[in-house]
Amino acid sequence: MTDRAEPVTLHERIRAEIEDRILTGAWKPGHRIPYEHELTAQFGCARMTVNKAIASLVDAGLIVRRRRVGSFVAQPRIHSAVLDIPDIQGEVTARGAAYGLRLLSCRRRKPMRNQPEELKLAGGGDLLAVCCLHLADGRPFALEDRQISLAAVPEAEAADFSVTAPGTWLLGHVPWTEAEHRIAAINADAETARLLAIAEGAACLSLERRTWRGDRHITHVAQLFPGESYDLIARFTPRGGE
Amino acid sequence: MTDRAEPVTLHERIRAEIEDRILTGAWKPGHRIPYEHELTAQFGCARMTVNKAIASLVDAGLIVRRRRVGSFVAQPRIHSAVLDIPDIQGEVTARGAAYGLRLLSCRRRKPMRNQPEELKLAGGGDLLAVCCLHLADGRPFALEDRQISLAAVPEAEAADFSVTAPGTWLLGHVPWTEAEHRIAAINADAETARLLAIAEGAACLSLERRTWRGDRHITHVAQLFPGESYDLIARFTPRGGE
DNA sequence: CAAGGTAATATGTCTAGACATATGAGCTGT
DNA sequence: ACAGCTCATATGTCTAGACATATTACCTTG
Repeated sequence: MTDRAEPVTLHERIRAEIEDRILTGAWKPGHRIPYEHELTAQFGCARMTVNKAIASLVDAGLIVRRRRVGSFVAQPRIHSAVLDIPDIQGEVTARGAAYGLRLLSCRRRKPMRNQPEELKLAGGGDLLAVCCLHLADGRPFALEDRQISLAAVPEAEAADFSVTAPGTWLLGHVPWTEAEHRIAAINADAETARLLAIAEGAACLSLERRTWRGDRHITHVAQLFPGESYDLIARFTPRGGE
Repeated sequence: MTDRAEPVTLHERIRAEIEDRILTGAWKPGHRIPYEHELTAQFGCARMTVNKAIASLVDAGLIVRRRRVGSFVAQPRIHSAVLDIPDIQGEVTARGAAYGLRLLSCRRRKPMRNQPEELKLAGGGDLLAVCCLHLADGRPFALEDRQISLAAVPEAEAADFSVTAPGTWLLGHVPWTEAEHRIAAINADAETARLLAIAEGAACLSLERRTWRGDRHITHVAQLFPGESYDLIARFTPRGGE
């Protein structure tokens, strides 16, 4: 997916090397990366060059720095400043409602051969398919159908999604670098209406999200919200084109 | 709105100064900003410091640089890399359909006193209220209801929105720095259904967007799309939090 | 006049230092 | 124990240069 530009300059190579260790998980959130003077020794360059590399990682939100202490791999952010879709649990509690979760199904399965999208997501391994219903004050808030690539996130199989919603769990465990949303409005069919406890034909907001870490596809989720009870808020600034 | 951090370091002040001239429109898209050596003379600092300031503006997409030639104020981007909502005309033609526009109404009016949002948008001046219908291959594609702040964009009053859609016109004339979207699903009421030529009660995607340039509110638009004919696509990377 | 070579120039990258500043660690005295 | 002080240290910012590179402008030659 993300075909980054080949690093040609020194600070780009340094940045790429550090970024790689973070994205592959070799350096986990909270890990202290080498000090600038260690990196200058390692790469045989001036401190400004290392500084430039790290500064761009700080800019990208992958690193946080503390004077006198060092530079650390950042905790994955719960909500992105770009698109304010925190996980649903956060969204519900932010509205002052009690969050509830009902796990409808959760099973490991093979990707369907005739679905190229699923095969790509699976990346040679199996998928974890999770269906759940999010509740706010006991009433249905969103219906979620998610596939997780076990090749990318093997730890997911051990997680208990009847306690922690898969989205919340993933946000806390896996840093992501890219996401794509597809948003549409649909009329609820009979099954959806029953699960969400709304009238058949009521407008629902459909949100599909695919998430990557580097060029590795992590998860694909389809969420359905009753239209009258949910607004997506997206706030952002224009960014340099790709 | 955007309360930027007060520039304390030199390169932040330089950046802020240049950014200001771009955002106020003093330096229009295409304008060549001073050479680095001119800025070093003006601010009495080293070239690296000026370079850092300009690099961050390049990063933000406000400046493009060409070797041997100079640095120029960037053309406002038609679509942001973050949220792929180009103007509707672009969207329609990208789908291979013929674009059409029907201006339903366009008038100058005072903001309503009991609407604090409108008063803020107007910023002491009047509003231009525009209603129009976007057509794809002659069929209704989106219904748009827009308010433009004439205090922020006085040139808008002279524009002919029966030829160019207000969104397209604004994108080409006004650089923006921040936008907020509110996305929801609603069932079409009788009037909406009639204008969009869909069944009453059909699911529609409602998109409200407010746009700022610096701390100046530019426009507020509410768009309605027939649910089955439109998907919003948002693709992005996580950014440093605010 | 057209093609090709050359010099001028603005940006791109990097260096080896400098001083400032925040902050953890350790020491000290009560 | 505890408050307060000093010191070491990693980052934050900046400098005054260097050489590289892309591109334009100009000049030369056929």
